[in-house]
Amino acid sequence: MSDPSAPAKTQSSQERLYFLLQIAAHRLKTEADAALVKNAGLTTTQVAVLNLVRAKEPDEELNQRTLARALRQNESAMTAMISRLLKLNLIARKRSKADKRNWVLSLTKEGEQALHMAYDPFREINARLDKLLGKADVKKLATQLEAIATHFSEDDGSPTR
Amino acid sequence: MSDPSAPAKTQSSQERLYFLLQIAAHRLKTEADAALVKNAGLTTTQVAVLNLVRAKEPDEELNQRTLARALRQNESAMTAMISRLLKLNLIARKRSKADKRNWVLSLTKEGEQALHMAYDPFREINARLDKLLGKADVKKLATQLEAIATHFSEDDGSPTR
DNA sequence: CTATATTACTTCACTAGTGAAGTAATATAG
DNA sequence: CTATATTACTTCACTAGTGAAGTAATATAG
Repeated sequence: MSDPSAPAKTQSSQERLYFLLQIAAHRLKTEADAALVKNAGLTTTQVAVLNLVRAKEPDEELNQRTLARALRQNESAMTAMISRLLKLNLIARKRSKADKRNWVLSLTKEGEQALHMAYDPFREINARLDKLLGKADVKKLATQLEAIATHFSEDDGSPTR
Repeated sequence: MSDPSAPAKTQSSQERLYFLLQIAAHRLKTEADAALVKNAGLTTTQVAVLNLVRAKEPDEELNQRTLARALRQNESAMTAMISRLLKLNLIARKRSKADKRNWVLSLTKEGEQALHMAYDPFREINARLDKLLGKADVKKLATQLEAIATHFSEDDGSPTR
């Protein structure tokens, strides 16, 4: 107020992309969650986890830390998430023989079934996005979002490993 | 497994854009929150709310419902958010004279100050996004995200009002 | 081999959201 | 004007995340 050149409106537009991304992600998540809970009794976050567990090689020992990294989350988030999935009987886990600190995760039959019922709602959401933005733009958008996720992570493209 | 034509990989890529958007939004939020809490003692969500309260016309009576709609959130989220901001003394509210159901929200001096300290971290994040994607792409991305937020809202472009 | 560091996971206090059900205050219909 | 509907907000139980601090199990250094 004391500075007549204060770029109040410019400032807000400077912050726009960030908030736009948050709001878009939030709305999409809320709508997808509602559809998914109705159709498959799952949330989108649970689907993300189940998908990763399902995607592993049969002999692969998938543990919580790997999962947390794939989802760019803290390990404590996995402790909570997995405990909810265990309670819902969608996932099973046993201690690794090779390293007793690791939990080895796998899908239960119920988990597999629930995941199957989740495909249709996701396809519908994706169809809406395709229609809204166009196939080409969706592809580009995917690349850009991937770049953002990588750039804004600690364990990103760092030369570790 | 029983269907040899089952498009397992296609399916995941069908779901990709959704998860990519969630992960990108989440990483960006986590990084921005950490920087902001350190510099201004605020979270990005709190900044979003304070910004809207600040942006109102001086004589405008901004209430929680309007705020909730602008952020595409449930009103109960505002009840919780506002009560945290009140406790932090960043915001003040009084009952509207015109309609005793409404709370009239305004920034405190502390709120104004905290908001100011939040500008730099946001500018930095935005600069990183600009550099990563390029100015032109950022602009297009903003338009696309806005379209997504509008499309995936109940009170979107409906002919009400 | 031992002391020490690292890894995989957990617990805790906290923020931030949803949706259903409820309470006053105001608007609207007959 | 009254009964009824709507509006603005609240409360509750729940999901989903963070980051700090802690505990075993394993790896590594001297």
